Amino acid sequence: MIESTEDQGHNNKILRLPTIKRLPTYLHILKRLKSEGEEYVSTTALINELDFKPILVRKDLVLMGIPGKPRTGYCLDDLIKAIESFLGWNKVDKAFLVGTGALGSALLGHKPFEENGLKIVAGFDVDPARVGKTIHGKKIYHLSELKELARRMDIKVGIITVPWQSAQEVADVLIEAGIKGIWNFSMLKLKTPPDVVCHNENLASGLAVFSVKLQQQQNLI
Amino acid sequence: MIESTEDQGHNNKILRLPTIKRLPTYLHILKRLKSEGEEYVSTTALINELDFKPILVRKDLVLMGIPGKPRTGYCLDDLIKAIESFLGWNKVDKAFLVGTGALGSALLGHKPFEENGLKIVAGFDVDPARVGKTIHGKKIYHLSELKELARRMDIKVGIITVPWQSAQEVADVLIEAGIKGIWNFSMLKLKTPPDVVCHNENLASGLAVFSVKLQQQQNLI
DNA sequence: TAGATTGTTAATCGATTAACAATC
DNA sequence: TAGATTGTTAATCGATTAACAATC
Repeated sequence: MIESTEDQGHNNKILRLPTIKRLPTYLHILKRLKSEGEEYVSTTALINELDFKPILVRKDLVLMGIPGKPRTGYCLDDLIKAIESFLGWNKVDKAFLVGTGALGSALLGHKPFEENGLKIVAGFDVDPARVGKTIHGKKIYHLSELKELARRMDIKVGIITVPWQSAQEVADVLIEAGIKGIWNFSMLKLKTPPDVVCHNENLASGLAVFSVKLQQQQNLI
Repeated sequence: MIESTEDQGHNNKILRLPTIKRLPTYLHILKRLKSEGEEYVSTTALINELDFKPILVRKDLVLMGIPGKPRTGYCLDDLIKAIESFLGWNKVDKAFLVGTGALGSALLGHKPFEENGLKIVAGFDVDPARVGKTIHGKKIYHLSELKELARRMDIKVGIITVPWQSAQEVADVLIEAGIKGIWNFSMLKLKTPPDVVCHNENLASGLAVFSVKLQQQQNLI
């Protein structure tokens, strides 16, 4: 037991990106099965709704740290709880969103975020035509009010949905306001201090893959 | 030269997902540099705006099939054209979008798609409150009109932004209408015939990675 | 010429897949 | 018991990184 694996259940959360990205898909199916009255689920049942290889699913589930029973599979409730806890989706993070254009507005009203531990409590913009309005039930404030509101509401997470030209500027405001995690939907790589986590989302990547697939198909005709 | 590489320029488009996902990021920076008056770009200049390793960028660019000059780098115009052509972003695909909720509305107004060869020409829904309206300048029709319109406008691409419960139903309508490529934003894995390309986008995956990063950071405090 | 950069070939790393023993 | 399923250990595969020769 030298340099042991220090695995205290599922709480060590070794970052394995491919697995983490697949977890929401599993979770979605598990919840569906539960709502259909199932109590146990096997990997073979899971992959019916999926196109992953069974062994891949099993490897992923092992990381959740809950034991499966041969012949029956995993207890649905336990597995759901384990995944939610692994992802931190059992606790709620309150977040501010900056940039209420098409994409920002969508995220303000995107139910799955709220159901999965990310509660966007307010939007921010600099456009006077938007400030003061309400989008999907969320009030829009002027960016200049962000710092004060973040402190008062103890907000630690920010979402950036502004064009790349103003993304760094917005990030600086968020950092200055004490935000510790930024989900960045702009195309700009942000400069952030080491104590601020920054995750870049890239919708264009998805379009790129889709475009190439479309082309390949068209070339076959 | 047995079993030769059959590389006719960049037109073979070997599907290398990680590279394809990085291309839009390169493209974005290249266009910026061009607008700033640059004519040539080296990988070292590119990675200033990025956090990839230089060798990774070089490997990716080699796949674009255009030669770089030692000491100067790549001709910006050539590189931009090569990437756009690789991705098929130099030609326009017209698309229909089904499901005009928060996410669907956002995509209807998402400029970057239109700038990158995916022109959403109309939206569809079954909600009478939405049919007939205009979102971001795009007319919303009833789903029952899709088939007829698709044939008339020769639409071959569909985007699904409905809840998972109705996703398969919508996919069936699209397939029936002769659509050959589906970009699926729902959580359901769609059943499609082999001649229809389907690409699944999963916003929840991004949230999952972000959530885990947030947690890891909070655990450090 | 010296030095920066490209592009190729080899080495490493990490993720997926396969094989199989353990278990109910 | 027989058979399905878990979970571990080893093998394969593919992507990233390193090393280095070629080039301007």
